[in-house]
Formats: sequence, structure tokens, C-alpha cells
Amino acid sequence: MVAQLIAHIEKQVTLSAEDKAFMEELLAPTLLNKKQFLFKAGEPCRARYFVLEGCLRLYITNSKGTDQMIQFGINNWWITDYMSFKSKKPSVFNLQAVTNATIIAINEAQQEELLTKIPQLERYFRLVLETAYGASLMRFNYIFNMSGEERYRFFSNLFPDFVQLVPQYLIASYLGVTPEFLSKVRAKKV
Amino acid sequence: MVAQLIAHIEKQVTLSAEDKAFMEELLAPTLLNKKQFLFKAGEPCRARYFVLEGCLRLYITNSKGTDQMIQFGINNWWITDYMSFKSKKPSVFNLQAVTNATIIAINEAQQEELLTKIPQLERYFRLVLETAYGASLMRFNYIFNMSGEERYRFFSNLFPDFVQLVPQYLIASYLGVTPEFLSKVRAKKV
DNA sequence: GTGTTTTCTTAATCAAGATTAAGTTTTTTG
DNA sequence: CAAAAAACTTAATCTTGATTAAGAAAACAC
Repeated sequence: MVAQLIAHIEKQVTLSAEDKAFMEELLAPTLLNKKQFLFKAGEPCRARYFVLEGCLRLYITNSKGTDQMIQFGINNWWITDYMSFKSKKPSVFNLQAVTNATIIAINEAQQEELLTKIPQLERYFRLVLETAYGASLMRFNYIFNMSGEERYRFFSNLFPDFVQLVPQYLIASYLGVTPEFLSKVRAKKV
Repeated sequence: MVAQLIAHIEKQVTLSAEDKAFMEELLAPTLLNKKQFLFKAGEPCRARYFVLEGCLRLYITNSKGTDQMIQFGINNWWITDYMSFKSKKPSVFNLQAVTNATIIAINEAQQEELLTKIPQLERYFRLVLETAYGASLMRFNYIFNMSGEERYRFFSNLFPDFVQLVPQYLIASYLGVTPEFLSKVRAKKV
């Protein structure tokens, strides 16, 4: 299953047979049960996580006690709290499995080893982050320039399967609307 | 002035004297006049830009014809449209100087040369992007969990000088409110 | 330094979506 | 499979902040 991560890396940089063997030896997939936490707010985030299968969510519990979705993590995406992982300070976020999931976690020690032995990975992670950051700039555009209804229709058009897969109230939160409002929009069935 | 960029890089990675000399030779600062564009929507973004002095803005003109701020670029920050720069496709954004500004532009050819001769820069850019992406996740938190008024008070508390420096309607747009609303909030003077 | 453009303010009206409060359906669990 | 928990729906009321429309004040340009 580490092969899936290796394949993802090889889309960006070249890996020798040794590199790959080293990765296979160092890394192993982890199975997560639905609702299992990787870390909770108040704890530091100790790794970066690559999603092989299933769905994770990064969210924050706000001052009113309601959960706000920040980011979904699905197939072949990295998800983590970079701030906390880097600083080793407690995270303000929670990272939880939405469905049963398979991930590869890379903690600090493993990251050190990997980046030392396979320096091309610096480039790989740079490219991954450029894509993620670019996508997040587009998300600001959607948030500010579309209504809640438009955001939902756009999103469910882009990820029709995903919308079926995770609870609606998580989609609502990710889009910045209430579940009640989303329900109303869906009922229109335009 | 390239020294300022070098200093920024040396906070993250080690550069040899040759590395620095090479950078000084390859790169040069560019002066921008207030309102000058680096690229407009429809044109590809051909470089990444490091702000030495002054302020840039990345914004998008929406379907109603109004401008929506996406990102400010100030002192020691990188700003670009990574999507467009990477794909060479037209950008949907505009990148413009808000004030007179001094920047260092790194185009694709220069980037190639730099990353080949100074491979540590891969790591530097990775770290820069982790910070930027981490900050953008926090911005989603602020957008979703704070009212427009709270966002303004929080922002102007965090960057009191900056709020004085750029037109209010740009701050309003960045925070996702209208200039009229921001004016009302400021009038309260609580 | 005066005319023009840009920016900011005030105030009335309006709308998108939140809140509240049940009630219903679906899923999970023992 | 029955009870409990989780997820979804409906509808009435309410609120934040948008829109519209002037007008005032700064900033710029000739």
C-alpha cells in the first residue's frame, strides 16, 4: 500500500529502486476506524498524513461549541496541521476519520530520515504544497463570490460521489452554511 | 537588495558564499509604481514574486464586476498565482501594486537555474509554502467563525500600521465585507 | 491651488441565510 | 429486532450585513 504513495511521488520526481525499498521499509499504512481521532485540539499534531483510502476531516470547535470544517482529506491528499507539526505546539484543530480509512503517517523522525536519504522529496512536498495552496486561494474566491446555494451546486457538481459519501452536515459546514439551509437548497431540486 | 531575500532564505537553510554570489548575479529588484500590474486576469502569471518593500494585492474581478481581494503581499512574503505559473495557463487573478513597491521576480528560467545550482532552495520554498498554507487554513477559521465586525477588529489589532497604509475598501474586501459596512463598524469606535 | 478622481461616510431599505423548535427518517448498537 | 443515537427536514422568526443612493472629504494632477 506504500506503493500508492510511491506512485503519487513518482508523478513529480524520480525515485531509485533503493529509494523505494527504503520507503517500503520505513513506512507502513495505518487503519483508522470511523470517528477515530489522529489528534484533538489541545494536543500537538505529530505527523503528516497521506490518505490512501477513506475520508478524514480537519475541523475546529468554535466558541459557541459547534464544529467548523476546515479541510477534507481524501484519496491521495496530504492532510495535517503544518503549524502545530512544525512548532510542536498544541493544535487548535481536530483531525478525525469520517469513514474507515487507511493512511500513511510520517512523523518527525521519519520525515528527517526520508528527507535526508531522498532529497528529491523536498521538491515533491514543495509541489504538493503549491497545489494545495493554489487550491485554497480558489476556495477564498468561491467563499466570497458565490452564495451558499451556488457553492453547494458547484461543489456537488464537482464531487458528486463524495457528496453521497459523507454526512450532509459536514458538507454544509465546509461550505460555510447551516445543515438546515443546505437541506432547503437540496429540497428545491432545481 | 537581493541581500534581503538572501537573509530571508538563510533563516531556513544554509547558503554558501558561491550560492549567494550566484543569486546576486542572477536576480535584481524591480521597482513598481502604485497601481502597476504584474499580470492581469487572462494573462499567464510568469514568475513568483518576493516583496521587498511596499504592498501588492492579488484579486479577482467577479461576475458582478466588483473586485474581490484574495491575498495581500507585503514585506518578505511571496505572492503569485501558483496554478497559472505552473500550468502556464491564463490566470483568473490580477496582481497589482497597491503602493509603490520593490520586488524580486523569479521567472521559470531563473527558477530552473536556482533550483539546479542551489538545491537547498527546494526546502526553503517548501517551508515557505507550509507557513502560507497553514496561515490560509487559519483564515478559513476566521472567515467562518467570526462576524465581519470581529474580523475587522481582530485584523486591525494584528496589523495596526497596515490598516493605516492601504485603502479601507481593500481591507473590507479582504475581510469579506462591503466598504459601507466597514465604515459603520469603524464609526462605532468602541 | 483649483478641478477631478478616489476614497470614505451616512442612512434607509432589503435579502440571504441563521436560529429555534419540532418532528421524521436513517443508522447503529446491544 | 427493538431502542437509542445520529442525521435530515420543515417552517416560522430574526439578524447580519448587502444594496442603493447621495453627499463629504481626501488625494492627485495639471
